[in-house]
Amino acid sequence: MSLGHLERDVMDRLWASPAPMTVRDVHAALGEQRDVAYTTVMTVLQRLARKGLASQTRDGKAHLYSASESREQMAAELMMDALGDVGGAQARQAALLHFVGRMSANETELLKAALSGGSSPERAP
Amino acid sequence: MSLGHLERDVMDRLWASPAPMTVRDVHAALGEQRDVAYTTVMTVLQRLARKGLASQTRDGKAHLYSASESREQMAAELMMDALGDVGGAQARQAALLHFVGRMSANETELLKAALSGGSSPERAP
DNA sequence: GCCCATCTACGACAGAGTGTAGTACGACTC
DNA sequence: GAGTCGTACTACACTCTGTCGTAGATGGGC
Repeated sequence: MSLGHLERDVMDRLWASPAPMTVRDVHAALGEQRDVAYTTVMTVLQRLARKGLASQTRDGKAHLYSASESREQMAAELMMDALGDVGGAQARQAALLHFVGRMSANETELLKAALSGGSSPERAP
Repeated sequence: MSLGHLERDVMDRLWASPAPMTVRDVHAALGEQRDVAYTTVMTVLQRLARKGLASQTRDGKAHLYSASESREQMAAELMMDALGDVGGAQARQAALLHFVGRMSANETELLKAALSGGSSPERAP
């Protein structure tokens, strides 16, 4: 699931907000950097909802949008997708070797900590 | 860098072949499952080369195509891209936690082995 | 009750990417 | 010289994305 620039920007706003947002909220938040029409934001939010990336709930007259998954969950999903495209176990091992080979020492430490089952993802910020 | 279905199929043939392939080779290999025109395969190979996913070298009259990167390298790159889109260190940690949380026990073992620096990716199959 | 502001629904259009292929043209074979 | 093989160039339909405009519903204030 690849996102366009505007779609990505909109998802960033949804992820950044602790509470669900109306179209107006997102439009206002985007307005600080982008100059897009209200209806454009609405269309993008509807498309994101149709893709399952955002959830849409009715709140009286307006719709409230929020990200269906956290940014971290979505990243993990994309990572699994990339890994899943590789063939068998040996190829996966090779892909993982390349993966850790590209990571910085810092990230390697983070990964080791994750593997040792330190904290559950749910409690991570 | 997202691939279409046919592009993906063509890359699969390139990855599966130990030697560089001509358009005819790829066309023949695809022909077992897909019925596409020779020129279609040529166009796709040219596009893959333009994207940097395949390398094109002249061999007399014909062109030889091969994958620029192994499937495993490309997967690792995509994984790093997904991880890179996440913000700071804490978010990366959270994403990695989600990532290992989704992996099977088998894959977790593979990843641990990769982290302990067993073998280098270059020597992996 | 009526009007205005606010929302959503639906449609539209351009530009890029992808799948698909035809035609034209050079080079090699016989 | 004609057929074969290969590339280059071009084209067209479809989908996705960015971008809105217009029309219709709805609720609040006068």
